[in-house]
Amino acid sequence: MSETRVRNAAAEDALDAQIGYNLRRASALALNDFSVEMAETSLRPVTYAMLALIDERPGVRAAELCRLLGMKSANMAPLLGELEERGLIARDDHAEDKRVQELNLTESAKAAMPAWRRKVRRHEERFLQRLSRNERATLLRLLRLIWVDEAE
Amino acid sequence: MSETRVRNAAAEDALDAQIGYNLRRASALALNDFSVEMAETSLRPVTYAMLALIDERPGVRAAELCRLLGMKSANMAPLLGELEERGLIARDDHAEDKRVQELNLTESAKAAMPAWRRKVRRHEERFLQRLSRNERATLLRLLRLIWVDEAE
DNA sequence: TATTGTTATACTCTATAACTATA
DNA sequence: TATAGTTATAGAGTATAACAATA
Repeated sequence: MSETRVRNAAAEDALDAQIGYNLRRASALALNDFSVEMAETSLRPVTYAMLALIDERPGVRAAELCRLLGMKSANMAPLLGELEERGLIARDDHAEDKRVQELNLTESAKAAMPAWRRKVRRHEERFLQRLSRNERATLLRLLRLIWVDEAE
Repeated sequence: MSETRVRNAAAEDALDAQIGYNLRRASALALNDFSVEMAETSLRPVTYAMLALIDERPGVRAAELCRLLGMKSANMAPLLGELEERGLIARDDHAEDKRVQELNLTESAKAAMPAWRRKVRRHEERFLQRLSRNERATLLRLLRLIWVDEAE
């Protein structure tokens, strides 16, 4: 059996050589590490992402948040309810279009956000410790080539 | 406001600059594309990964398969049952240790595997179309730096 | 005592469909 | 008709705990 074959599969077809599989494993590890670092905040990756984006785009519409995060509004609704109940966001009525909700962080969430961002930075530092600064920049660029829509 | 800031967050802390977030988005896109390509085979990423590894390591123990795929045996058990019912794998008794199951592909699965691997290659080709050959190799290396245990 | 494998169960994420209100 | 948002529900992935059989 040649070196270019992994048992029964050509090396290029081996599971370990598949980028999709390695994306899933790396993502699972990152998810896990995130929940360890953020446990005390009761924020999950999705809820943190929502807060971070609302922080970066005050007044963003719920539908726009769905689009930006690649979520269905049916799945977003209960999460917005959760964040509102916890006093982290406000759903404000749009002036002209009564269908629209404008999302904003509460003062309490605004105050907490810098510390949460620092925690996330520590989490990234930990699960990326084997990558150099340059490698991290490269990885970021390549990941965005995969999923970011060219049209945007 | 300086160019180095994304609204309220320093650029390095912006959601879009987080590798964990981008891993999750890229992985979700890959998952989605996988299920489109593999729909007619009724194989999901997990079940395909199990078959591919059993193909690459005939006779692998169930516990070893769990370890290699990062799964809990409690979650593996029903999937092995599914694959056995579909006539794709056999769970053979170990000669010396009666607790152990040795996993093998059936003849029918062995015959189908090359076509399934080709379909997965097409899927990878599609969701990675914006990455060059070199970039794909780099991405693979960086992803494995994140999740593959140094001890192995 | 530890390991292999199973069952039961709960939680999160995601997908679809049906719905209300508004444009 | 189309869009914004909600509710209900089902499927898949993953986590823990309790268990039986074997080492």
